[in-house]
Amino acid sequence: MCTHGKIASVDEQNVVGTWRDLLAKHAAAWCALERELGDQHGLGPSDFEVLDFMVDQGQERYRVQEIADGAHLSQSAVSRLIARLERGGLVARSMCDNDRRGVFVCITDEGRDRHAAASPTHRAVLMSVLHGDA
Amino acid sequence: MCTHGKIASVDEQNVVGTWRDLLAKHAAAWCALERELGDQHGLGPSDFEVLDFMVDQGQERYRVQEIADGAHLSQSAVSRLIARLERGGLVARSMCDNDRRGVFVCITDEGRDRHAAASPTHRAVLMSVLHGDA
DNA sequence: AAACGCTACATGCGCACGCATCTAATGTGC
DNA sequence: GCACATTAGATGCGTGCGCATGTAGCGTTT
Repeated sequence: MCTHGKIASVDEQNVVGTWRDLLAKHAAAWCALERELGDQHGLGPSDFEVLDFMVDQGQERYRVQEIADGAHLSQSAVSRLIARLERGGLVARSMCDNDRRGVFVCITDEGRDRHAAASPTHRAVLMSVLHGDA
Repeated sequence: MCTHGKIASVDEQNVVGTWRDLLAKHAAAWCALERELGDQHGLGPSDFEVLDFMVDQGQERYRVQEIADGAHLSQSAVSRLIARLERGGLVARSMCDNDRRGVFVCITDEGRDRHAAASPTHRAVLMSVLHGDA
């Protein structure tokens, strides 16, 4: 019914449903990633996300804000996250000489290794979680 | 290439892409909801989610665990969230006499009003965020 | 070059969350 | 009825996050 008039209202209905579905999947997957990545590789989902972003982009160095945009995190969150990863030896911070305010972040070999090790787990979890639906 | 052999590997590729997309949408929408619902109605996304769940289900009373499942939150998170909402007069907790461990949670009229007021904002935000893509 | 604003990152702070645990109440076996 | 496991919800605790702010370096204007 109601095919006359604004069809947009139908969309409005569906957007909420879409959102609910998105929320459910996100919660399930995030929670599962937290568990599996944490237990098996000592990484949080955000940690992996940042490492994955760096590997995926293939650059040598990244600015903090670049990572923040890529990983859907605030600048401050990335600042601390990078500090944590650096403490764990997975990334390294280095000053850039032309702009001494800035910081270049690079993955270390150990970081690449950890990412490579965690990546199959990541895919497996997503496969199992995002395929139990319609 | 590689159409022979396991086709499942193609899926594995896409799952990660799907997940990235889901993450991006989730982050954008969640962040926008946080801002709009917070500023305009004094509600966090989780607050709204819980109220929305209660209104949507149409029951009189809810157990805490029921809400936790419906809102993708831990039991402890819901316990505190309900306490906050109760302080704000949006829900009420009442003992159930047959099982004195349990707690029944009900929305108040004020809670329904706030939900009704926030609901258009909620839909509007989702409309604008979840429609800026392919 | 001194003063001003701007930018990049770090940090203080408060908050919501999950995990583990606590408390109280309900069963269950004897 | 009395121990014991179980369940519902509250709470201690640690953590990661965003917002606001701090700090240091850059750029511009004069």
